[in-house]
Amino acid sequence: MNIQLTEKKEQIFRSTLKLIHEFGFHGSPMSKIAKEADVAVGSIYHYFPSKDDLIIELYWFCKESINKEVFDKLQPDLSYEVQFKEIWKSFVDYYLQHVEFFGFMEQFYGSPFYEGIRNEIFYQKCERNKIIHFLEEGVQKKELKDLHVRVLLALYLGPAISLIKSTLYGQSSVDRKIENDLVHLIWDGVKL
Amino acid sequence: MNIQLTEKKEQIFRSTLKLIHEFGFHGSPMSKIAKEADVAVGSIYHYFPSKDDLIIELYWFCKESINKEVFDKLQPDLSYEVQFKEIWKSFVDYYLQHVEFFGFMEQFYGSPFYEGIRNEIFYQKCERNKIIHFLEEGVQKKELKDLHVRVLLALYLGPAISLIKSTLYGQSSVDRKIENDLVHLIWDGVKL
Amino acid sequence: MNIQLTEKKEQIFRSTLKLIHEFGFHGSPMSKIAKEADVAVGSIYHYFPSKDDLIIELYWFCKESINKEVFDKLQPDLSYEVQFKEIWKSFVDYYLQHVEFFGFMEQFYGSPFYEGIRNEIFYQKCERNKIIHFLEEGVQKKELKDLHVRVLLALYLGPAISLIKSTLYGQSSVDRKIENDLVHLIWDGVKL
Amino acid sequence: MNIQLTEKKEQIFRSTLKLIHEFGFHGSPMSKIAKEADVAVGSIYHYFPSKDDLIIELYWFCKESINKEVFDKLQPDLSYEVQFKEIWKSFVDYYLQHVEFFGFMEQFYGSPFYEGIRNEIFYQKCERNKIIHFLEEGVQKKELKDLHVRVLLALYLGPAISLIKSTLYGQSSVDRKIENDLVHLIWDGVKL
DNA sequence: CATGAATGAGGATTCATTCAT
DNA sequence: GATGAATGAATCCTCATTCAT
Repeated sequence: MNIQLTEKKEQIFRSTLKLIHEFGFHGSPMSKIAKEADVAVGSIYHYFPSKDDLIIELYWFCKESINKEVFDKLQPDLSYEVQFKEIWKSFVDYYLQHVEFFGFMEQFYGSPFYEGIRNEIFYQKCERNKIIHFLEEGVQKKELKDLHVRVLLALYLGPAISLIKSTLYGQSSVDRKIENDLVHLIWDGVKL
Repeated sequence: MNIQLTEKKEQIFRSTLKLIHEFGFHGSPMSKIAKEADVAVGSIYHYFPSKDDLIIELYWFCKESINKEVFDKLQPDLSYEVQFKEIWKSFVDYYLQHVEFFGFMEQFYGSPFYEGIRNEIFYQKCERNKIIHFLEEGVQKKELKDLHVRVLLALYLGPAISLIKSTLYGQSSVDRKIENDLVHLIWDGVKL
Repeated sequence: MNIQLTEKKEQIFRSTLKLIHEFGFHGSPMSKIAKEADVAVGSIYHYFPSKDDLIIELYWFCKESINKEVFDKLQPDLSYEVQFKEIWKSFVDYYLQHVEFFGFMEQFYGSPFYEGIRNEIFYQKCERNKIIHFLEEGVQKKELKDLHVRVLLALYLGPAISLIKSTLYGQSSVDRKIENDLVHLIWDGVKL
Repeated sequence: MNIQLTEKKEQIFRSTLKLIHEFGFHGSPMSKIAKEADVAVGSIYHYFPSKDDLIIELYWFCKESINKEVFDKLQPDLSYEVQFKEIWKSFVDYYLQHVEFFGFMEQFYGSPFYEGIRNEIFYQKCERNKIIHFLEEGVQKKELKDLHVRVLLALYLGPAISLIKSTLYGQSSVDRKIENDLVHLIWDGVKL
C-alpha cells in the first residue's frame, strides 16, 4: 500500500476501474482495458506482472485513495462527536462521488481475489483499520459505549454501505437530509 | 419468482451456488458445475437457456428461499418489537447458516447480471420488499420513528450485512451476544 | 430408389426439405426437424438410422419425385421435337414450383454426402439417366447431331439450371416467354 | 470486393478453400482450418471477426480471382466472336484448374451465407456482371440476337457450369474437343 | 519503453444419438 | 411405436500472456 504512480499506471487503473464497474471482471479483458487506456496490451504487462496483480494493486490503490480522502482532511482538534460524523460523511460522499470505486470494491470482496490478500489487510493502515482504531479510541475516551468493536463497526459502516448501495443501485439520488438523519441516529445509538 | 423445481434443477442450483461461492463467477465454468452436480453439461442447457439465465434464476431461487425462512415461521400475534428482532435474527442466522447463499448474492449484486433485473425486483414479493413493508407498517403503527424508509432500511439491514460479512470473511465465529447487542441498539435507535 | 413412404416418413422429409432449403445443412438440427415435423426426435431415429441416412434417403425421394413428374405424363406418341421441349419445360417448371427441392439438391451436390453415393447414381433409373438415354436415342434416330453425350447434356440441362437459379436467387419471376425462347434456341442448336 | 491480402490472410483463404471443397462447410471446423494453414486458431480471429465473415470474404476473394483471370488477359482488339469464345474458355479452364474454387462457390450459392450478400453482388464489378455487360454489348453491336439477357446468360454460362460439373463430379477428364464443340454450338445459337 | 500479432488452453454452447419409460 | 430427457464429444470463440520488432 504505497503504489508508485506513473502517469501510464494511473491511466490503466482508471480504465480498469471504469470497465469493471460497468462490465464486471468477466467483460473486462486486457484488450479492452488497453484500448480504453489508450495503450498497447503489452504495455500493461510492463507495469503489472499479470491481470490478477493489476486487480490486486488496483485494490490497494482504491484503499489508499479513500483513506486519504477520509482522514487527511480531518481536523484533529474537533470534538470526537464531530469527527465521528465527519468521517462517516466523508466515507459516504467519497463513494457517491466515485461510483466506479465502490462498484469495483464490492465485486472485489465477493471474488476469490480477496481471499489471497485477506490476511494482509489487517496489517495495513487502510481506512478500515483506521476506523477500527478510531472507534476503539472512542471507547477508551468514554465517548462510546463499551461494545465489541464488531458491533460498533457494523453499526458505523453497515448503514453507510447500505445507503450507498441504495443510492447507486436503486435510482434514488443523493440526499443530504437522509445522510444527516442516519449519522445522528447512529451516534445516538453508540454514544455513551 | 416462483421457480418450478425439478430434482435435477435443484441439484444444479446447489452446485452452482457452491462453486460460485468458492471460486467466483469466473472460476465456475459450466463443465465444473456439471461435474459437481453430477450431470452432463448438455443437461444444464436442457433446463436453462444459458449460463446467464442459470445465474439469474438462481438469484430468484435464493430470494425465495430466504423469504420463506424469514417470514414463514414468523408468529403474527407477537408484539412489533419482538417481530422486529425476530426477523432481523432470522435474516442474519439464515445467511450465517447458508454461507454460499450470501457469497453468491454479494457477487450477484456487484455484477452486471443485476443490472438486467434491477427493475423487476421492485415488483416482486421478495424479502427486501416485505421488510420495507414491515418497516412502513411500524411507522404507521407509531412503533417506529417517522423516518424515510431508506434510513430505516439502512439502519435495519446495513449492520446485519456488515455483521455477516465480518463473520464470514474475517474468520470470527458466530456470536449470539454480539447479535443481540446489535439488534437492541438498532431497535433503540429507531423505536418511537 | 423406391422409398417406402409412411405418412410420418413423408412428414419428416417435407420438414427436412423446408429447413435445409431455408437454413442449410448446418442450421437444420434434428431437434428442429422434429419440431417442424411435429414428431419426437426419437421417432426420426425409428425411421432413419442416422441424420446422414435421412439426408441421403431424402435425396432419392427428390429424384424419384421429379422423375415421376417429368416422364410419367409424357406422351410417347408425340414427335421427338415436341417431347424434347416438353421434358425440358417439365423439368424447369417442376423445380420452379418446388423451390425447396431445388435448394436441397444444389446443396446436396456440393456436399460430401454426394461423394458417398456418386457411383450408385449411374446405375439408378433416375431422371438424369433417363434424360441421357433420351438424348442418345435422339442421336440414333438422327433427330440430334452426333455429339458427345456430355455436350448434349450440358446444352440441354445447363441453361435450364441457370434459368432456375436466376429465377430463384435473383428476384426475377417466372417468365413463360423466356422459357420458350430458351428451349427453341437449344433445340435449334442440337437438332440435326 | 477489394480484399487487402496479407500473407497470413491468403494462407488462411487457401486452407479454407481446400477443406471446404473436400469436406464441406460442416467438416471444416476452425481448428482444422488453422492446422491446415499452420496458424493458431486465435490468429484466424485476428483477421476475421467470425467464421461467417471468413467465408464471405473468401467468396469475394474467389470472385476477384476469376474476374482477373477471365478479363485481364483479354485482347480488346479481337473480333467479338473470338472474344466471346475466349471468355467462355477462360471461364471453364479457370475452374477446371482451380477445383477448390468451383467446389466452394457451388456450396456457397446453395447456402444461407449467400442470402446475406445477394443484393450486394449486383453492384459489384464481378465477372458475372462483366459478362452480362459483354452480352448486352453484343446485342447492341448487332453481333448477338436481340434476346433477353437472362436467356443469353443461361445459354452462355449454363452449359459451361454443367460441363465443369460433369468433369469434376463425374470422373471424366478435361476434353478440349468437347469444350470447342460446346462454344461453337452456343455461338451458333446466339449469334445474329 | 512501446507495440500488437501470434498463441492455444479453456469456456460457452450445440447437436447427433441413446434409452428408459 | 412414440417420447423427450440425458449425454458428452465437438464446435466456435475468447482472452491472458508472450515476444519479435
